[in-house]
Amino acid sequence: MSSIIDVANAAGLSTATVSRALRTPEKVTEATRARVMAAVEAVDYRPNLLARNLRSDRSFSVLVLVPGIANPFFANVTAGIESIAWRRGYSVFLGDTRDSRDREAHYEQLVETRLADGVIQLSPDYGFNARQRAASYPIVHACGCELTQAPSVRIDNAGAAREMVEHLIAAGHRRIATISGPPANPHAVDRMKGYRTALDAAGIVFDPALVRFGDWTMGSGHAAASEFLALPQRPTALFSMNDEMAIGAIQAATASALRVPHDMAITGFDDISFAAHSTPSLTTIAQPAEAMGAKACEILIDRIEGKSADDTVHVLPHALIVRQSSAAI
Amino acid sequence: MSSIIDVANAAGLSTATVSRALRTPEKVTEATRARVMAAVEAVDYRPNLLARNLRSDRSFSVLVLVPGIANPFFANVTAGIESIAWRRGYSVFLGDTRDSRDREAHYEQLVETRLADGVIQLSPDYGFNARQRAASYPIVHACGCELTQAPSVRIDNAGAAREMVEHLIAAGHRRIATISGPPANPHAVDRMKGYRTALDAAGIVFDPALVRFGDWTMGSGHAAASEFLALPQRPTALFSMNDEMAIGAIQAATASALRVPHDMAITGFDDISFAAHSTPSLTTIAQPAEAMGAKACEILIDRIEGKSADDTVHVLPHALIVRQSSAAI
DNA sequence: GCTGGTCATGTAATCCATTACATTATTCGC
DNA sequence: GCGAATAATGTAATGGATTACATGACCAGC
Repeated sequence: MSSIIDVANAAGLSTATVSRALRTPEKVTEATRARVMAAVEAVDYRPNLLARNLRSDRSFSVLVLVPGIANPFFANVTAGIESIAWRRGYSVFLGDTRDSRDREAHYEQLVETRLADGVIQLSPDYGFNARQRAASYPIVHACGCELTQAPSVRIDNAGAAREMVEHLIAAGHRRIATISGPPANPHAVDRMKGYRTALDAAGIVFDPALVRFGDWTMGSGHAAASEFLALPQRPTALFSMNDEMAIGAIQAATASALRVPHDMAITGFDDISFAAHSTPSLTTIAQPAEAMGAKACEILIDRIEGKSADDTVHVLPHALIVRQSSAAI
Repeated sequence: MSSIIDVANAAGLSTATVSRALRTPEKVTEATRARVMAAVEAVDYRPNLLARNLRSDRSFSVLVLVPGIANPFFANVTAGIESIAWRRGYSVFLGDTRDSRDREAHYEQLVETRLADGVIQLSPDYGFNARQRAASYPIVHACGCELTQAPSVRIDNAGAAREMVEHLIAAGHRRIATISGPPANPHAVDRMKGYRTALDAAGIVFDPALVRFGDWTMGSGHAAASEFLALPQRPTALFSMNDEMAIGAIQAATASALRVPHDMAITGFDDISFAAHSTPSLTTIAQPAEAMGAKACEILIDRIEGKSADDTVHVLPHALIVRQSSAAI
């Protein structure tokens, strides 16, 4: 309610001096500072940040574009973003795009209308219009794919997928199915590449019948796994490209009275918290979700503040986490 | 970059007319509107919302205070909030409090400094200082407990817990343990009430040895369940006050070679998406998480806009979802 | 004691969109 | 065809904080 003018009046000073006392105390006498502080208390002053931001043409907030906040992986990345934003004095706008271009475009208005200083994009970008957008305001990708331009953060999806499949091959598997994400999804594309690389390296012929495309949900994993179970020659291992679909697959296998991993090994990707506690616990690839969000946020804020124009692709380390669902056959 | 002045110049009109053409088109000639639109295109104008908001002393954004966005239940509530905010033209600030009073207080500055118009609180409030806060700015609780004042949204936690325990009793259980949340947590308190009510009604003596307090995480559920399994006289059923701890408990039971539900029934609370896909699938209480968030957001925005001063406690319906983990013994 | 410099503070412009009030143009009634 | 009413547009104040520039106080040096 009360403005800087009220403080100035209460302190018998000008608004300029009050502003200086609050924002650049070293430019003001010790005595003045004390008078201002007392006046601030007296009139219960809170600066109107809309006014400050208008003047400085900065909003000290960042927009997070997330395909779905209900997805635990993205929620973790978002948590990492929030922790850095908090530390550096920024607020976080949550832009849940629900995979809609329309919503995404709408949310970008927040930056164009000055309500946000930059964007962290969690959807992997195909790269087609990224250049154009990068020009108009700071944007950092937190969950990039191989085609995502800098500045961005990602893991080596292809390499991680390859490791996982090599792990299964090392355990003696030859018929290794995969549940991919949507065919055009960049993460799915990268991981598929790793899957095939590992097969090739082991001299295993790629079999399209052992590939199904899900939509990252447990339900789609369940459905895909059911189809594999119905094959005349069942795969002995199943590489799911995320943990949710793997959990759905475990459920399907268990429902068919198969034992995981003895009858079929099942592995996931992401290492969401549920992976460690599923029954059986899930072998998966740990992505440093929070660190990815945090790193992306650091890069974004550095850019916003002109501290550094980091223009590299940060590839953070992943880790193969072997648990019960892939124990050796 | 370009401001309303640039548009005015390009169109040969005053800024007032441009503003009217854009915000209250009916006050302006068809021809003028067209000229303005053309000029807007020509100079690539985007209104500076900081300026608009300063003038109107409104920010068209709401702050969501969430104890932890990585928790799927809260993520779902948040998704519900976001969908309504979006529909009504508001943005959502994500305030992850990590259960810290300090962080919460800091985030409340967003409202006091005019960057947000109101708050949706997901932590259940004990009610002690809610009155005071309610006076200074609009605040709505989305996940209330029995003590939470209006305006708020909640389910009947005690009633739901009672139903769940009655369900277990009906299945023949008499030794029913519970994994509570932290002792002082309002949801845990309410649900504990329901647990005891059901026991009382069935003439089962409450046994403190059958109560453990977790912190809502799967790990704590695992630990609590392990302790129950070590009891000389093992409980035959286990009511966990959220799904995560129930999933941890299932894991612990399975690891001890117990079969769920045959050797021990285990039930949860919340019906997060993983409940339907755990192995065995989890009997739980479905909370309308998205609807709770959505309702709270509607109430908040109505208050902000002065449309209605809904000052009631909305108790949304829950549902007992019986799945495999509690099949009759 | 005067000049020049430093420091603290004040005055007023600024950021940009909105809107009360003023002005001009148009239309209607008779 | 003229005054009144209405519609369209313009002028300038407004919101609140920041900051360039101006002013005044004070001190050092000579």
